Amino acid sequence: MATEVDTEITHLKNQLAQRHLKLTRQREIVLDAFLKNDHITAEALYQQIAKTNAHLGLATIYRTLNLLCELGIGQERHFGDNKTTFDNVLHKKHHDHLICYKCGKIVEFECSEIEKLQEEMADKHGFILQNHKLELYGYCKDIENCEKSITTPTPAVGVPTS
Amino acid sequence: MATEVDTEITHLKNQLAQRHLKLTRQREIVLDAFLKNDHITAEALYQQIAKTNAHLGLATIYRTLNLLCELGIGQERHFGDNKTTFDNVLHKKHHDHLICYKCGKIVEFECSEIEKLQEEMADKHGFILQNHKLELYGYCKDIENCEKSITTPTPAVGVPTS
DNA sequence: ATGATATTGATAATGAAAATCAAAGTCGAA
DNA sequence: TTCGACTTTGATTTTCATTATCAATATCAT
Repeated sequence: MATEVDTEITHLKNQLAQRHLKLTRQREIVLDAFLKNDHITAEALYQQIAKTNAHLGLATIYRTLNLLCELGIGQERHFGDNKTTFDNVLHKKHHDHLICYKCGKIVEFECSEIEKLQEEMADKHGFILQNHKLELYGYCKDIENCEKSITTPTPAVGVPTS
Repeated sequence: MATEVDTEITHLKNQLAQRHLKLTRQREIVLDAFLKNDHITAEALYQQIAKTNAHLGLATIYRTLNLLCELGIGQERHFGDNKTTFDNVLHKKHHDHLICYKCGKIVEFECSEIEKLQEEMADKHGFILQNHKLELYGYCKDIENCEKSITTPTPAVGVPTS
């Protein structure tokens, strides 16, 4: 069954082999859990994995997440709070984020036109584009379902007092 | 003379007054130094200010930079390394960044078409757009002037071993 | 000028992420 | 399959950027 994950495992295995690194049980577990979560922190992944696989060290989580980033499977994000979140970028196409300052909601979107313009800008400035991060910050129009702050709201940047 | 800075000081003063905050000598000094630098870290700003104004505490730098962000004068950035950099966004129009993985060079650019598409995307997803961050990562085409790594290179995300 | 309130500075505290290192696991070659 | 060189893990400590603390000081509306 788990074809999705198997594909990733194979990919990971190949990537590791290329670099003379080893496929360990821990790396499989972390990859598996990582693929099931979006914008997750190392600590949160640690907690989650701990439920079924006791004693997979936090250090290993950090190491593996960094490894996944180096292999192009994951990407680091900083959404205003002080914790780094990790995001799967391999099988989901380049996707960008909308973040609500008030309730912390994160919506993903894609825009091929923007992607295209990014390529143009990189080219124009003498860069070979490999990757990008686009984050749009603002507020939900639907105030009803927003008001209740989920997380500590990021201080509104560039927003006049009103 | 220093009209540029004076304008900012006035702006800052107004913003502070609105919030019942006070315009202190330290805040003026930090604002002044901040406006003369791009992508600067709190620590670097501290060092720089120390040359002419001894004993302006590091904590004050942090506090003031965070304040400037809240007032919409500055914006935090995370360019791969572990230090937060601060960026002036008030009088320079929204500008985005190209970052070279190898040499760490940062180039600023503007693209009104992208900005426009961003507005559209936000609107489409029920967001009122306030702000954005766009970072393009890649490599300099001009390898000659790139090779020498200035800073610790960020591990290449999403780049296959080649 | 005064006093209520905000700010500073020096330092300690916090906490996310990285470093350490002995013990254990992985995997290619024999 | 076994061996052994090499990598990884886990538990912990360490690092260090950023924040909190709090007494002393500065600001500003009145």
